[in-house]
Amino acid sequence: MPPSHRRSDCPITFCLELVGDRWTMLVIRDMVMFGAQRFSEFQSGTEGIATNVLSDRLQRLTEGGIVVCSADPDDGRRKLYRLTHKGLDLVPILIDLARWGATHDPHTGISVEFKNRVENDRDGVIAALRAQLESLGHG
Amino acid sequence: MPPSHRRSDCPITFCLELVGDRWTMLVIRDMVMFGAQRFSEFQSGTEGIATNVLSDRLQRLTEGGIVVCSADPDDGRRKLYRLTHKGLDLVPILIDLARWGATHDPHTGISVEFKNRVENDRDGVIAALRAQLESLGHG
DNA sequence: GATCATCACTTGTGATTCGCAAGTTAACTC
DNA sequence: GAGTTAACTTGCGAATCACAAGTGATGATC
Repeated sequence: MPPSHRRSDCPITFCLELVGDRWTMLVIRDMVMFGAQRFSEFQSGTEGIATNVLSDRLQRLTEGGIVVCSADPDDGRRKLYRLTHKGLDLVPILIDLARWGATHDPHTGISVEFKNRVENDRDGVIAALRAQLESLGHG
Repeated sequence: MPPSHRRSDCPITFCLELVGDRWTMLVIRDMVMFGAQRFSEFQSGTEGIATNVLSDRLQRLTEGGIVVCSADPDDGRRKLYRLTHKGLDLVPILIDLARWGATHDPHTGISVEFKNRVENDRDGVIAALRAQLESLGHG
């Protein structure tokens, strides 16, 4: 995801300048849906992001205030990446992406249960994910 | 937005493979928010998309069933691009992007009125935009 | 009805970014 | 202290991008 200059003052553009590429939202998905916090956990995701791209995205997300990076107290080699409040506010977008995909992809890998939960109780799903993530990381 | 092969069966990935780049959602924004239907209307948007990229995105959206292209009965040179039902289902995502941007961009260009409407009556805003677009185009 | 303008592209070119593989550095394990 | 693991960084060819210029069909003007 290329240059960081502002293209307009549109709020949609503002958002897309941070997360509007083919990888960034998948990194956030791994955090939100699978609890990923470490470099290697993002790397081993099903889509297989390249390490240089992952490194770039994590740095961008950090600079953009969506993620915070901290040292793992248990292992000095590790870093932990966690969502800020700003990052947690992206969860609704993530849920809507999932909802759209589940609706329009004939071969979706999503479970019927989760799809129904998202359809019937969107706000509840979002709140539950937020609560779960906030219990781990701090904003 | 590069290759069209499937990277996984994740519904989020499925969605991002169609709209997950820095331009596609802006094209859809121009349709939803500003009623754009013609090539030149997308081109003259504030961000200034290149014609080759715009051409590519419109083709992709058409192939993906998000947009339909038809000849303008009033002018044989023109083509009209309109959202399908599948495309209209992206409106919630667009609204959430706008909401996030309006919340987290200190210099957002969005009006306070619209921001409040989106905050307080998200579903109403979505329904109104859908209704307005459905009155023009057919799904 | 010949000329000019408009519309929706297409083509060419150089710069940027991507994907893949390999290397680096610091910190844990044994 | 030798080997392993984690988080990167570097190099490189391929793909994509932005920018500028052209193309061909249609419509408007004189």
